[in-house]
Amino acid sequence: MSQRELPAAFVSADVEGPLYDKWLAAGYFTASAESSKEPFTIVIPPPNVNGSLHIGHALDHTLQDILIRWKRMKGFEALWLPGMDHAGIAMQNVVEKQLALQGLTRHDIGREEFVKKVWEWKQEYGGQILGQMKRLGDSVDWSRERFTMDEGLSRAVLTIFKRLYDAGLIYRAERIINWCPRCMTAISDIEVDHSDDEGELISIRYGDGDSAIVVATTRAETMLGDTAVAVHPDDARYSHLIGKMIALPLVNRQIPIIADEHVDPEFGTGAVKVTPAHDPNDFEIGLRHNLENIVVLSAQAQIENTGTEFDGMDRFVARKAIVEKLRTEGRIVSEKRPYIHAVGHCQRCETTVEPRLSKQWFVKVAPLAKAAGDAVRDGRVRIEPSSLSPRYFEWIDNMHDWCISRQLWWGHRIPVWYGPNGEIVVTGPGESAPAGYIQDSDVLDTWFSSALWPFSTLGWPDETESLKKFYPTSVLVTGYDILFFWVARMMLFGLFAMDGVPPFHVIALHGMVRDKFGKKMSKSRGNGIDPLEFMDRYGSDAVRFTLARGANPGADLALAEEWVAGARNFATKLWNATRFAIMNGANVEGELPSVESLGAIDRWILSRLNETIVEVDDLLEKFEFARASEIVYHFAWDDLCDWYLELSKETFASSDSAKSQRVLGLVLDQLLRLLHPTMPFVTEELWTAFTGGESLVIASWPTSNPSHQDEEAKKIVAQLQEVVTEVRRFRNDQGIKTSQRIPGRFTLSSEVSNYESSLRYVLRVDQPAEGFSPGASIEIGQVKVEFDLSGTVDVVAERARLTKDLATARKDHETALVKINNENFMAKAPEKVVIEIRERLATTSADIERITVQLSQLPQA
RNA sequence: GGACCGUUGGCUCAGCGGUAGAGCGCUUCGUUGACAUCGAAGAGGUCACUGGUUCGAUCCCAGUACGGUCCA
Repeated sequence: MSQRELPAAFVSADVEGPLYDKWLAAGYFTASAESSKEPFTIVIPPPNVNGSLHIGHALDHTLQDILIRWKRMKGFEALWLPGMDHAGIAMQNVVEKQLALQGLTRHDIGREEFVKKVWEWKQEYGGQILGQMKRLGDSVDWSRERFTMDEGLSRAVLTIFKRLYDAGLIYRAERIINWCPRCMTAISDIEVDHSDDEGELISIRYGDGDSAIVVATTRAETMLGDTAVAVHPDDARYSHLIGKMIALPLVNRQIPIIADEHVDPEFGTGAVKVTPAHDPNDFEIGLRHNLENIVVLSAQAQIENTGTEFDGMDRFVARKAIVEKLRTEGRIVSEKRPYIHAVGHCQRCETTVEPRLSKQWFVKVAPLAKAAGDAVRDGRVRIEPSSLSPRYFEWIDNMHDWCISRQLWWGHRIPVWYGPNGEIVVTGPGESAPAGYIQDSDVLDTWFSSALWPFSTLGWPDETESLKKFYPTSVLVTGYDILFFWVARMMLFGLFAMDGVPPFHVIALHGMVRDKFGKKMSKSRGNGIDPLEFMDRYGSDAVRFTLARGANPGADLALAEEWVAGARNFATKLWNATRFAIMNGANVEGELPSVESLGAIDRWILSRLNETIVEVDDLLEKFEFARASEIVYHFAWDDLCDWYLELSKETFASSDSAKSQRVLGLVLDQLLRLLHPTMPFVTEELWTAFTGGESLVIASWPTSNPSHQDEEAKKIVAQLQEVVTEVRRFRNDQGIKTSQRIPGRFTLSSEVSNYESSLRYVLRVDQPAEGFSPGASIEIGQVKVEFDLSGTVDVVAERARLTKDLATARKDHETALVKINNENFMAKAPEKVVIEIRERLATTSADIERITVQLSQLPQA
């Protein structure tokens, strides 16, 4: 093992790429199912095949990589499994847009050709994000990379579909679903984003004379499909009308007035129009009252089949036209515009979603959701932070059946075949339908296949060694925004497919990355942050450290460029500290000298190192990335660089430096290990140069050493720090430059008497020469430092300094005194606290006395 | 309407029952013996409000106000 010289400056761009290549070539990231080590598994939330690395991925990946690298160093067989999602609608939209440039639609080229084009697109442009993950340093096992549409995962899809179907948990039914008229497909409830939009609320009079009834609607065009008017059964205003028929305007259809509990008598007139084919609530009413379902909107959301002049009109055009016509007929009672109400939009294209009666495939979720809820309730799966679990329960316990069919071409085709007489055959892997059967033309929701991700990627349905070794996964790390989309669905399918074994032990949720003011990033605000740009400018380590440092469990984090620059500065600090260590002979050769043989400064840094190791380990175990990062940062910059190195410089320059050189060697070695999961590149570069070791990736994680814990050393160094700070303050107040050497006399307490030369070195205070005549002094507890400023003491500054100290001491003394005089406090407070307050009282009164004397001795200005 | 979270220095956030912390920003000084991508010294918070519990509350409890997120 030998040390290597380091260049004067750290240039991240020069080292990152080569280091990652080195790690890949060495195969460090490859996990083996044959290993005897305990497994630690994370499956990556598969990014969309057409996606590129955004700041949210950077956060998500950084946290996962920290855990994986940490556990790998701790001796686990760490598997981080990468891959991508085929991204159904999103991907199909990309290729459709491409076709549109040539003036084509997918229908022009046909299904087979279209799907071929999507695959071609994937080959050529897909997977951009994979290279970006390498830049970030993701230590994923590339040999296991998977794609939701690859052969193995497709087999998993067929297998689970058939099993669910055979178990009666997949069914086909005519229901109201969310229909996107632009994507021309059904979408599930959670693929609909609701926003409060400006619309109109139109009150329309149905019928005439005594039997007239007024209903209100925001979607006037749907009235063409009304098949009833409903009122609450207890509503006295309408009791005489229940059971009567009334004429539906414009189409002149006779519809019944019915009574249904569902109607809210407080809302509007208390009477509602019922359109079972175009509203989920109305559909339910229709079922209860055997109403006819009249579909009046086409797949493109145009009016159809009404036999009116509105047929063929777009829904929004028709809305206006119908209101206009009703107005001319004198049927409009009132119009409210704008009327703000919740409107659903397609998550992928923002088109207003149309509730539409349609025949689709569904997963019957009740039994699956019960199991998924129970797994968390009984503690087999833990949600971190636990404060987010109510959100999970609320959703999973009230989950509606999941519409899984999509009228798309890109995706897993539904393995259902229809016979000539309406027979239905579901085919599993390798099975085929009887001749003449026709396959369902729809594909499955993209989340259907990603729900299988934790086990399909490990070889399921085969009982592979990998599946046995790495399932269930250890922890799932993801943003709370996809708790429902993905996490809950993995729970549903994982428990079902794996005989009740949940897909992960822990769900560790993080928040969203926001801008420096905590505002949501959005295109319209123009406040988006590109992680790749920041990596270019400040290095991957800096981006990673900034994200980790902000990552409090389940909470959003703000990000600013200046903070990334600060993290880059931290990397530079480590770089320079390591250069200093090498220059000063720090090393990792041989045994550490016995603790008893070491001075207090060395013992102190070992003690602090030990505390840091314990705390970091504990915090990472709790997914407290922010606090763990904070702890190491503080240890590295403040304790090691600002204090240990400064207080030790004198020792390193002396002939008695060997023991401290070894201590610094150990501390730096361990510190770089602690930081490696978060800042893999710079630590690797430094550690290999410093220790001559092969790689930090496979180095062992530091373990705590209780014998290094040293309260005495901590007290001594605390005293040294206080002396240094007070003298610096004095020098500052007196306008004495840091670089200027001044003579001074130290009168030290017994604890710190051995460290006078260190103090002199740090403070640039020379031994008093002949004729030393102290004109100013500072007292810190038992320690006194005197200076001969040859009568040039700035009395005004000195008086200000002492006056301030006196005020502080008096205030502290006062608060302590109040407690001591409080009988209840003395009687009930714990012994430890009482002692502490007594001590404070004593020190503050000594301070007050001392400062008062000093002030009185100051010459009059 | 339901659920949850937040309200701490200029900004973003930790802390959480015994004298308020960090990063960034700000002020002053400094080309020092690894580091100006730096160092030193500072300024700056009645911890949203009102009650309660307690010897003691930023921290626990209740309520209020304001902000945010998710679901309907």
